[in-house]
Amino acid sequence: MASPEPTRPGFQLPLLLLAGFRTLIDDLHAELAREGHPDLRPLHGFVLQAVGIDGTTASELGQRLGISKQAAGKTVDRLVAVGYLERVDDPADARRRLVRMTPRGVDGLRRSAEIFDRLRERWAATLGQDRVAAIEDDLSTMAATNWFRLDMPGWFGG
Amino acid sequence: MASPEPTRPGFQLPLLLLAGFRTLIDDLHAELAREGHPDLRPLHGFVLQAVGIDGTTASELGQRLGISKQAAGKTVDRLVAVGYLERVDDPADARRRLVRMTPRGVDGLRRSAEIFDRLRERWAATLGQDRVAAIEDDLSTMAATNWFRLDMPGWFGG
DNA sequence: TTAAGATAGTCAACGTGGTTGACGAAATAG
DNA sequence: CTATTTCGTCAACCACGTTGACTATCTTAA
Repeated sequence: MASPEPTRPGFQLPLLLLAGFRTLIDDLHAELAREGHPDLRPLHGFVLQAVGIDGTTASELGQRLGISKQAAGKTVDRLVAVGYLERVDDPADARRRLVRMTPRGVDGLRRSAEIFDRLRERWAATLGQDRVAAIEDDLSTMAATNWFRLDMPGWFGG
Repeated sequence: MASPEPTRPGFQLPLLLLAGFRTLIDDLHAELAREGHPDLRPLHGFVLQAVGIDGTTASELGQRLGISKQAAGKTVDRLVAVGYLERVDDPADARRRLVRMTPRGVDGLRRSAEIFDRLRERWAATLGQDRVAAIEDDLSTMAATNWFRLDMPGWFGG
């Protein structure tokens, strides 16, 4: 049974995974822009997710995202500038500055989650629930390690 | 049949696609480094692919990659510096400077293609040929548009 | 043929995201 | 009380992207 169907060239698979990711993210941000969040960049949603409802610190954020605390701090600066995050002093530890979402940040994150759910439904409507679930299962199997590394620009370029 | 299995939250799908992409690219470059190409960055392989065996110009490269001609020119500069590309004058048009791969560039690209094929085989060995093909088919369906846009850092950040 | 327009490449300035190294201030451990 | 660790920040740097401006060259059309 020597390759009954001619196998696709291997380089297509990463390109397709990237294209899929990009399509979802582009669709997300097109919808977010429509819903009042035109400033949110692809990276920002992930940062908000990593900050979480409870807030965090720049150092911890860096660890969660897989980047340095300095890089995390700069990213927080930008999100503060556009009104999605704020810094507050930690009364219990004068070194720390808590990073937490503003109401606008919470709104953006909530909408992102809703939109992602709708986009997944759209995929399921075209491909079928089972096929989408299969993609998720298979990718979980093959890519379990890289679950939440967000140093995209530096990693890809670098 | 109202959702027989509880549907996964939609935000996981893009994360898994990204993790799959990243896993393949990381594995590729780990192997490339072993085979004598430790300088090649994730972006570079795609640039080499876009340059092709026949070579091209910075402007055309920019169009293929979905970035400006200036950005393409700068990327070419870096690939020239590490020995993967070279520039030659076009005898037929003094404005143009042909960009083409050096033998080292050709070697890197050839090895990349081979490694990607082996990685795909590895996925197929774990998931099954049909599942890998299904992923490719489904992503082709959903993400046909974003086939070869490589302005990753600028797109994701920016 | 010459003037006008389009195209190729480069330079400069800038923004975003990443890195490392150094440092002061504050908490913690001994 | 001192030594160490940790948190945040500053500074310098690199990779990659952008837009705008400019020269040189090719092409087109009056």
